[in-house]
Amino acid sequence: MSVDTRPILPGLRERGVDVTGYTAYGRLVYPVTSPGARAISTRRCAQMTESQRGASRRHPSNTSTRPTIRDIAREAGVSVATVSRVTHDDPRVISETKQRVQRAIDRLGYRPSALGRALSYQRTSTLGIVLPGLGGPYFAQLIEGAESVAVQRGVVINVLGTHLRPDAADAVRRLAERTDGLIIAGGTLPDDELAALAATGRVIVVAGEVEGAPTVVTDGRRAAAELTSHLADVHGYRRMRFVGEPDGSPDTAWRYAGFCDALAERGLTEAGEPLRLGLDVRSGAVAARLLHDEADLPDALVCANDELAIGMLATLPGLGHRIPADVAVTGFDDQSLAEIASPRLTTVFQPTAELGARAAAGALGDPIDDNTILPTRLVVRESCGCEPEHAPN
Amino acid sequence: MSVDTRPILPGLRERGVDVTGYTAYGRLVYPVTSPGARAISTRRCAQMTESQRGASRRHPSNTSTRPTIRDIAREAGVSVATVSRVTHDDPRVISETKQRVQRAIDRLGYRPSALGRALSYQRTSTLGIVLPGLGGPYFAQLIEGAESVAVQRGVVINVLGTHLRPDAADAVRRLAERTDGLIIAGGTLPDDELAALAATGRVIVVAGEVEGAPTVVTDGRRAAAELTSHLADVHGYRRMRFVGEPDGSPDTAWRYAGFCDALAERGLTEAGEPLRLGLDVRSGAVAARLLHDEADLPDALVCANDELAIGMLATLPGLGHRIPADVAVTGFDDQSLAEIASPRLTTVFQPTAELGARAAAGALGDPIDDNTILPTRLVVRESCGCEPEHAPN
DNA sequence: CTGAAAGCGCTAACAA
DNA sequence: TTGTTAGCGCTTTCAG
Repeated sequence: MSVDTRPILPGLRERGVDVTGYTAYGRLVYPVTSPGARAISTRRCAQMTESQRGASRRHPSNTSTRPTIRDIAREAGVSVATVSRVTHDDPRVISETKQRVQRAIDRLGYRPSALGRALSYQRTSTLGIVLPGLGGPYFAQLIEGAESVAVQRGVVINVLGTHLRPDAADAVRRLAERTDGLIIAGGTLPDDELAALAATGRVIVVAGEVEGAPTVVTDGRRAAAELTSHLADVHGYRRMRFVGEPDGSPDTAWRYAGFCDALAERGLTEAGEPLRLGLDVRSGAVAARLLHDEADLPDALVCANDELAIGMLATLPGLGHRIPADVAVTGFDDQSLAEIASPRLTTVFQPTAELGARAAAGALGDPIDDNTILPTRLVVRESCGCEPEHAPN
Repeated sequence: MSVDTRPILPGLRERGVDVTGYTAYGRLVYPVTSPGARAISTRRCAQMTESQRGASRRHPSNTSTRPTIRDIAREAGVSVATVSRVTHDDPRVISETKQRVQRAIDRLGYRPSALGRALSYQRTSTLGIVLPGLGGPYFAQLIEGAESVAVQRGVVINVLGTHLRPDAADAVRRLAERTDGLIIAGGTLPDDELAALAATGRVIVVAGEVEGAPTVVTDGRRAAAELTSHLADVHGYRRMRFVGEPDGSPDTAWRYAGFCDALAERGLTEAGEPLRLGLDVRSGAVAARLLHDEADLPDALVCANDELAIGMLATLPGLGHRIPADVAVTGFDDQSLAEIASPRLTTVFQPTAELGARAAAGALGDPIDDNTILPTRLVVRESCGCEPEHAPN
């Protein structure tokens, strides 16, 4: 029961890598190959005396192999074909034998191997989802939407976060092999890799674009322009700045483009370069500190998503800047948090789960348009400077 | 290019379910079976005239079947065994034939089927991770840690979020079937299901406990007690409240227990019931509003994790409560965000990625103790009321 | 109504 | 050095 302090993760901290930190969208946080990595377990092994080996403290590896269809057949005194029929509720098998087989199944605790089935069916009943990272509500919702259609089809979902993997493209290819369809989020793979993959099979791209595969998106550009227009026309803000990395993902690129559109339309210029950071709460907080240090806050900050905006809400006030009195802040996506934080967040609603659901249906073989565009909606609340509609706070 | 507004997600919104909202830890957000679910695609199909069917706008389903080892063998004029040897870099095959085979492989774009291999090897080279939800940095880090050892072993990771699935236990069983090992987070499965699964094979439980499987944890109870003691002894807070659902996960339960320990030790009582909410930023914001409405803030809020604390930071100031002047707030986990938000968060460091790495190694067959306890560390910053050590802000 | 057998893609003895 | 063949667990004709 003593506390174990020996790290198995190869000295990330020592190398200046922030092990604690999580980057939702962009950076790689661990080394590809590390010679020291296996060391601990082998060393630990070597240290053990023969008597300790396999002793009580070590957990026994369960070697009991699962029963196969043949075991059941033998046990029930029937052929494997009959067992297979029983597991498929085939009406042809007479109820007497069915009973017998079922009992054998229960007794031995048999469950058909997914692997065997997949090989035979030539279908894995698995849907792959490729995302940049796994943090944050946006991707969680996307997955949720996909799950909702997957469960109905008896399909399981495999999620792959590419930014957790140095060998992203290869990992995706391997995933593709194990799945019947693939949903790939924009910004996960280089364009050429994406295109190659798209050509290869049943893939749907969400929040991105590619030649050769259907896409499911929202018109972030238009929406961002609308949002920015509100800031300019209703509130008269002139000095606005974008928070997010336009080169990081198509979604962010579109939103930035819309932001620029609205400015240009009014002869305005950006109050500064985009704050090129990730898409997580942390990046919002970092941006807030950066801005604070610059000591020249713009009128309004247009964040690439709600999480960035939340990061600002959790940082700017503590630094002495009131929102929206000193600086307006807007988000994007309308996560449920947006209407709960204070001030409530002005943002753009986007049917994220629906994106996932559509993509899933398409990836699973439903007919789907080459380019599905889902609607967005400007959601004006208080963080832009508008009055609370009613209600206390 | 017209915007498509027909929902495929079965009228969640209409039924009062918040489609936008994401619950990281606890609630189920979509229906199990919904009769209307398939409707849209079939309807859409039916609406189409014969001429539209398969027309330009619809994406062609790629039917080109991948080449198998036999195709390569034929193409190269060798046996499948030789092809297999080439794909395994078997030194026995003479370089001349190797070349020939390799050319065939390249020409046909052959990649060995993971399925076929798995069946033959009796090993899937896949590690399963079962988590409650996929949002938030904590789980992302856990996965990251696991990935770091997985990549080194050429193993892919399969993540399953149980709270996205109504049929959690079954989904886990299915996952177990497709993987060589399983990491299961505490709070994902009912105890009995967990125990049953633990008995079945190679599973490691992280941040939880179970009879029959090794666990990897931190001593959250001790850490929480230490944190709470700091609040009481250094700052003299008397009225403290816990934010989090102790029944939601073992981790939270431990932390709550430690909180209570420290109070009891000093003859203090809780300033109120725990605020039983989820573990995400949103829940923190909700808690903040709840507290604000109660109009009687405690001295200090001990949050079950950093995300809850961040939710408070993003809400309380806007509601007129200064942190820590009016109320102290502490987190747990020491996500990187904690030292960036303002005020900087007092919290407890926990080697989350390391937890994942250890668990992964164990699940993949490395010898592992029945109970691995990783160290934590109290991280005192400003949100508890301590002075900033140095540095501006 | 049930069984035998071929086959899904691959690996690994065992032979040659 | 290469080929033949028997599985791995399951499904599915085709006979009976």
